[in-house]
Amino acid sequence: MKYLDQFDEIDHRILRALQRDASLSHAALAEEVGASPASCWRRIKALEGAGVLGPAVRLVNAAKVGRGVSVMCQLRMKTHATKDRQEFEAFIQTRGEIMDCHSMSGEWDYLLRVVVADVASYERFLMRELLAHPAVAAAASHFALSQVKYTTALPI
Amino acid sequence: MKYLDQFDEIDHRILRALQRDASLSHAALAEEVGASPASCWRRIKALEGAGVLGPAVRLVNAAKVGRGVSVMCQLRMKTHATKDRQEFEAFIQTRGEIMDCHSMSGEWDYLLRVVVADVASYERFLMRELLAHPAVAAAASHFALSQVKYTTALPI
DNA sequence: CAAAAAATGAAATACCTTGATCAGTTCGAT
DNA sequence: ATCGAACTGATCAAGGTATTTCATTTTTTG
Repeated sequence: MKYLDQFDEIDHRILRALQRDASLSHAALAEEVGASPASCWRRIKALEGAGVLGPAVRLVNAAKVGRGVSVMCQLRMKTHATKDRQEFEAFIQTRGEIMDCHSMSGEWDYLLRVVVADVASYERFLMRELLAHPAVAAAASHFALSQVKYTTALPI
Repeated sequence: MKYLDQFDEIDHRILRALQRDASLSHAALAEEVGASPASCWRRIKALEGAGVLGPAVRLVNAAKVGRGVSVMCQLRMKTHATKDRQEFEAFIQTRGEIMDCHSMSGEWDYLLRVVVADVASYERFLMRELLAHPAVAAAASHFALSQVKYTTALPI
C-alpha cells in the first residue's frame, strides 16, 4: 500500500467531499472526484489507515435540543503542576456541556466553549462545576450573541 | 405524524448514537437504542424533518492535513453599521481557515477560531486578510498550545 | 531504457439497506 | 371504560452498496 506522505488532487477532492457529506456512496463520490468507485474505496481505506480520515458524525441543531447558548470561558489555574493539569483535563472530558477546550498561550490557561440552555444554566455550571473545581483559580466568561460561522470542514 | 415538541428516551438515544457514529445502519441503531429498525427509521425522518438532525459529516485530522495550529482571534470593528456587519460576516464565510466565528458580548465584537499550518501562515492571514479588511479596527490573537477536547456531540 | 512495483478501472457477486405495508398495540381524551 | 389516533414491530421486495478479483496502465526505481 502506498505511504500517504502527501495527497494528490483526487485525495484532496475526496477529503473535501466527505467533510461536507459523509453519506456519499463510493459511486457518487467517484463521479464527483473523477475516479472509479474502486479507486475511491482504496484511497478512503488508506486515508483511514493513516489517521487522516476520522469518524463520520451526525450534526445536531443545538438550539433545538436546548443548547442554544454558547459561552466562551477563560480559566486560570491555581497551579501548573502536571498532576493537577492532568486531573483537570480529565474532568473536562467528563462534562458534556464543554464542547471544546484549548490550552492557551497568554494570561489565561484554558479557553472553553460551553453550551447551555440559558444564562441561568451557565451560572449554575460556572459556580458549581468550574469554580468549584479545586484547580481553578479564576474564570472570565464571554457570551456568544450569535453564531456567524460554524464548520467542521478544514480547508484542504 | 407526531409533532416533535419533545423527545422521549429513544429519541435521545438515537441522537446520541448518531452524533457519535453517523454510519450506523438502522438495524444496528435499533439494537443499540432498543427499538425496531422501522421505528428508528421513522424517528430519524421526523428528527430530520424537524431540523433537529443535521447533515452527516466526516471529521479530518487537522494536524495531518497541515492545519495543526489553532488561533483564537478577537476582533473589534470600526463601525457597527448593519451594512458593514453583513459585509464582514459574508467575508467570514469565504475564508476556509476560519472554522468558527461568534458575535460576542463584551469589549470585542467577534471571536474567531482560525486553523493554519504554522505561526508564519497566521501572521500572513492576520495582516493580509483580517487587518486588511476595511471594517476591522483591531485584533488580539491567542494561540492554542494544545487541544484538550474537541467534540461535535451536544449533550443530550 | 528496462524491469519492477504500484495504482487504476471494469466487472461481478453477495450482502445489506432502505423504505413501504399491514396488523396489532399503546396511549390519551372524552 | 371506550373510542380513535398515533405509534410500534414484523416482514418483505427492490434496489443499491461494499468489496474482491484481474487484466491493464502508469509510475517509480535501478
